[in-house]
Amino acid sequence: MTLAATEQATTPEVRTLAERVFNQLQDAIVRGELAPGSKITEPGLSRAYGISRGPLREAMRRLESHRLIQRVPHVGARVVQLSMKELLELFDLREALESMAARLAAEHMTPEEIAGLREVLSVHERQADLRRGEAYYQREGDLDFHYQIVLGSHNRMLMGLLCDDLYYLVRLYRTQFSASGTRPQRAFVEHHRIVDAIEAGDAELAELLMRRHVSASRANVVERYAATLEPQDSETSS
Amino acid sequence: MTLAATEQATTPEVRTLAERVFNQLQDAIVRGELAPGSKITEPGLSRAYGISRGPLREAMRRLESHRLIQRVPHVGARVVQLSMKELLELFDLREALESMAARLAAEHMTPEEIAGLREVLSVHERQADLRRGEAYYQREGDLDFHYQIVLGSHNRMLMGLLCDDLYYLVRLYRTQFSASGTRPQRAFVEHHRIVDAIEAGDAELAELLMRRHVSASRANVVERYAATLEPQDSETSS
DNA sequence: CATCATTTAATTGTCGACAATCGCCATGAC
DNA sequence: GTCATGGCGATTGTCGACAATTAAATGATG
Repeated sequence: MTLAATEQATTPEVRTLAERVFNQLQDAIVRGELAPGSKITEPGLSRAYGISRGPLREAMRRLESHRLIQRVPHVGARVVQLSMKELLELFDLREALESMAARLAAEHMTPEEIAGLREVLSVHERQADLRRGEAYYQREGDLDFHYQIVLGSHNRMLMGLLCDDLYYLVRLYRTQFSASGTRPQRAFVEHHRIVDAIEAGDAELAELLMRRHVSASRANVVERYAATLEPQDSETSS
Repeated sequence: MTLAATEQATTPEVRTLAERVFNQLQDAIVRGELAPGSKITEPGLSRAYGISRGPLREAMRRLESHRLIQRVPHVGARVVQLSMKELLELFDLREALESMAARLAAEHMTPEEIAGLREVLSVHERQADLRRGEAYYQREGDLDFHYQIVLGSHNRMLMGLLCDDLYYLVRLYRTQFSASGTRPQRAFVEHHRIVDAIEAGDAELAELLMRRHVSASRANVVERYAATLEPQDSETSS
């Protein structure tokens, strides 16, 4: 019952037990309730969630395919622990894929979808005003923004790759590296510029801006990481 | 035993039943022995392969994560059937990811790996000489070539995405669309040029050449598909 | 004759138990 | 004291059976 406390109505349409426990586990890992690198055992989770090992194994299988846990036959499973190297790899991948998504979005997005995108941005703005400092909502909104653009690409394969395989890891990284205070204002402006390019149908510009946007985000992470390693160089507070 | 006939020593290290039957099923799907779109049932496969439904479900779960089958809760699973739209999406994805792989390969590949790459090309050449017409080996070799470059990128995330998620579909497409006779000579030259760029450490050129290479392959597919749709334009015999 | 409700059969989801394998600890030999 | 070897506990892998859900078949009715 330690972990099962997070059982809420995650999604109204959860047809199967394995699906529900997968959502719960995914949430627990992303939120850091299951420590990175910690070993997870089937009987333990089975008791904790009050289900049999059958659906649990299926849920763990799904977690593994999303790269949230790593399994070794006959040995066990551990919660994934991202290294800085893998995090940067993740950014490189996002740079290639999301710039492609922005290009396709500029070509295929409908006016309604673009309006929805603007709505996301305005929600950002209000939250950024209200909770200046608390970066969590901002970052979640950031993810929503990128998510919407991927959907706007109308490329189902791309959507599957980014939304199913990569964004789980992106969310996980934010807890493991506690990437809180980031460059909100600048990212804000960049988001607006990207939407402008998409609305204008300028695919080439949208691609370029998104590539720069992700690249800048990556550079920011590198900078902050370097500052963490050498705290005598400058203040690491903010 | 109809399907179980393909049971060979796929990999010397198959620790578990689920893993073995996954390999067998994956092979059967890619080779077309399991028709695209056909419904596959757990008791049926369970009897066919002589195993229980437990490991079989795990194997099917893995097939689903690799997008080789599609499952619906409480309904069943079907072998995936690629549409032309999805195939083109797949090419767009490869264009973005493999060009990135080529750039990274030019930056990070070791002399030994480059030598291995040249070896792959020479094997191509011999096979192309021997079996002019039979495009199967050529195409498999083509896949090997791209595979090696992805490995040369030294980006584990990229390797996982391309090798685990996408190349299964690429192989599957070749059987579903029976993409036999292709442009071997031109692809050949392009392969050599790409390796030259990688060996010279010219990342930008390698990226560009790989992007063109995949794009040309995609265009070739589109052309052949259009010819299939309009048979009055030219003979469709071959 | 078409349409709809009901029954029925098959498949999927779930469960508990047994067997195989692995990691750990203690014991003993060198 | 260190290393090898054996046993022991725990965990994973596998199996067969039961319950829940779905899709089709059947029959009744307008």
